[in-house]
Amino acid sequence: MIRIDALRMFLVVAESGTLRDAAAQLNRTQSALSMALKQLEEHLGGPLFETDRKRNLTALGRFVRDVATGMVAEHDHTIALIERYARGRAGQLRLASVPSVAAVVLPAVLLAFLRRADGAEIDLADTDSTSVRRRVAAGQADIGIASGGTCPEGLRAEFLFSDWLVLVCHADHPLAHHPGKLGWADISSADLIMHGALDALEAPAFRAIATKSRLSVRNNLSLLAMVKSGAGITLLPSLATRSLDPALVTRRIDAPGLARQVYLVTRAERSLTPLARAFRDHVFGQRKAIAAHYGLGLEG
Amino acid sequence: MIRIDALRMFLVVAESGTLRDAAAQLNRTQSALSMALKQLEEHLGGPLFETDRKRNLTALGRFVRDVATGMVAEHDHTIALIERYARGRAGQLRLASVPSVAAVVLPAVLLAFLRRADGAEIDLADTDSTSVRRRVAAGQADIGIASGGTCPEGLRAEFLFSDWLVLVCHADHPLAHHPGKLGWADISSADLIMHGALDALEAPAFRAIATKSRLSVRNNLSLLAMVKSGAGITLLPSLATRSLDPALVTRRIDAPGLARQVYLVTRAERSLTPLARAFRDHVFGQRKAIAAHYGLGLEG
DNA sequence: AAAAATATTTCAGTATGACTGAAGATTCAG
DNA sequence: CTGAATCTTCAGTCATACTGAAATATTTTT
Repeated sequence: MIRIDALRMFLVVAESGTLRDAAAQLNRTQSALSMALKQLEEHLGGPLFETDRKRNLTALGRFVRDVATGMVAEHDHTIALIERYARGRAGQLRLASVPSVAAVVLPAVLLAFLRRADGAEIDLADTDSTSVRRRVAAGQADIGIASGGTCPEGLRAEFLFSDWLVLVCHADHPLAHHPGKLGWADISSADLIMHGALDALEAPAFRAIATKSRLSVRNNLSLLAMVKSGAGITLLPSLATRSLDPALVTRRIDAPGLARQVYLVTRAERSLTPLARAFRDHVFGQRKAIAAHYGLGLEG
Repeated sequence: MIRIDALRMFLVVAESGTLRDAAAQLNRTQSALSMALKQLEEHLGGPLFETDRKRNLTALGRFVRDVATGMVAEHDHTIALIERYARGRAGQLRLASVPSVAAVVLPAVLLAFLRRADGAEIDLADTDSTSVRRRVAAGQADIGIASGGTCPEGLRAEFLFSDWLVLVCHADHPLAHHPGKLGWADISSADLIMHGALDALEAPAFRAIATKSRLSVRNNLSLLAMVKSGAGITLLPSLATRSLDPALVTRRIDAPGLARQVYLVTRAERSLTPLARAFRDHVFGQRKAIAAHYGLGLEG
C-alpha cells in the first residue's frame, strides 16, 4: 500500500534535497522519513534516489515526483474544500427574500457574513412571500425570508422580527395633516389601495376595511404611482418606505396588530447546507442589532 | 485528519445505500465502516446521511460525494500509474539502434515486449553506432544497440551477439563463383569498398586490406549501388543483407574475427527507468532465441 | 591521512488507532 | 407485537508509524 503521507514525505525530501530539512518541515524525525522512504522504495522495487544522500533522483524518482505532485496537491485542495464547506465557510448559499428586507436589511448582513465565509458564493432572489416559501420548499433556495402566512408542509419558519405597517398617502391628502394619532377609523374613511402583502394581515379590524377596498395593485411602483396620483392611500411595511417620492408622506398608525411578521424559512434542519446553517446562525446572532437599527419589533 | 480510505468507504456506502453491501464490497466489517463514518462526521461537525440508515445523503454528504469522487479517482489512477511504471509496464522507452538490428531483429522483440508492457510508449531511432552511443550518453535514449567501438565514459556496454561479415558482390563478379571457401587472400585481391561499420573492425589481417581501399561510402543505398555497378566488393553484417537486390550475391568468408560485436548500451544501472530495465531483461531473456533464429554468434 | 562534521540507517520500544466479533439498540414490515 | 434487517457500541487484538539513541556512512576540514 502506498500511503499518501509517504508520497508527501518523498516530495518534500525531493524538494529540499536532505532528510534533515524535510524532517523539520514535516515535524517528523529523520528516521521516520528514512523508514517511510525505504518502505516506498521496497514497495516500488527500486530506488528513488541515486545514492542514499537525497540530492539526486533516479528516473523512477523523477517520475513519481512528476505524477504525485499534482495528485497530492489535488488531494490537499479537496480536503481543504470539504473542511471549509463543513465549517460553513464555503459553498453556495441561495437566498430568497421579500424585496423590502432584501433591499434594506440584507446588504449589510450579507457583507458582514461574507467576511467570515470567505469561500461563499451567494445568490439572492427577491420575490413575494408566497414565492419565497415555494422556492425554499422546492429546494431552489436554502433560506427564505418571508412575511407570515400559511407555511407549506415540511418547511420551518422561525420568527425574525415584526415590521410596522405605516400609512402612505399624498402630501396633500387630508390624513397627511390629520392632527393627533391615526387609528382604524381614519383608514376606514379613506380609499385603501390593496396589494399582495396586505392579504396576509389577519387583524379583524383590518379585514373589515380591506373588503371595502375597490382597488388592488400588484406592482410596487404602480402602487406608489397610484397613491401619488391621489387615487387613495395604502399601508406599507416601514422597511418598504425608506426612500419614497417626496410627494408622499408616511404616518405611524396607532393600531395593535398592524404589523407584518417576518420569518426565516428553511427546510428540515438536516437538509441545510453548513453554509446555510452558518448564515442562519449569523442572522439570529445579529437579530437584536438589526431590529434596533431599523426600528423593528422582536416579539411575534 | 480525513483519511482517504474513510472517504472511499463513504463513497461506497453512499453509492450502495447500505452498510452491509458496502462492507462486503470493501472486505471490511459493518462496524469498521460505521466507526469510520462516525469519525468522519465528527470531524466535519455534521451528519453525512439524513438518518442513521444510509439511504439518503444530507447536503453535506452530497457535497463530499461530489468533490471526493474525482479526488479519490485521481488518487487511485496515480497510484496505479506509479506502480505500473515501477514494474516496468508503463512509461516511455527511447531506443537508439543501428539500422540493421532495428530493421531485422527489433520488430519481433518489441512486439513481444509490448505484450507484457501494456502501458509503454516506445520511440525508436536508428543511426550509426557512434551516434547511438552519443544519444545514450546525452540522455536522449534510454537504451542503445550499437556495434563495438570505444565506449564514452559513464556508459556500460553489454555484449549481445556477434554478427558475421559476409562478402557482397555482383552476381557476375569472379568471387561470386569462386570454387571453395573464401579467405583473406580472395578479398585482398578484389577492390574493397569501405563504409562506416568497417572502421571498427580491428582484425590486423583486415586492417591491412582496408588501407589499400580507395573508395569509401557512407550511405548504405549508395554502397550497394556501387557494388551493383561493378565498382568493387564490400563486406556487410549478415543482418544487413536480408533483402538484397537479386543482382547481388552474398558469400560466407572463412576468416576468424571477421564479425561485428553488437552491444546493448546503457547509462549507469541506477539511472535506468524501470521500463528500460525491463526491456533490457527482456532482450537478454530472448538472447539465445534471437541468435538461433538469425544465425548469430553468442561469444564476444 | 586522519579527524571532524554532517547525513543517513538501523533497532528496540511505544503508542496510536483501525479493525474484528459479539452484543445491544433501532428501525421497518407484516 | 413479533421477527427481520440494519446500524451502533464496546472490548480486545493487531498492525504499524513514530521516536530516541546508537551505529554506519559520507563529505569536508585540517
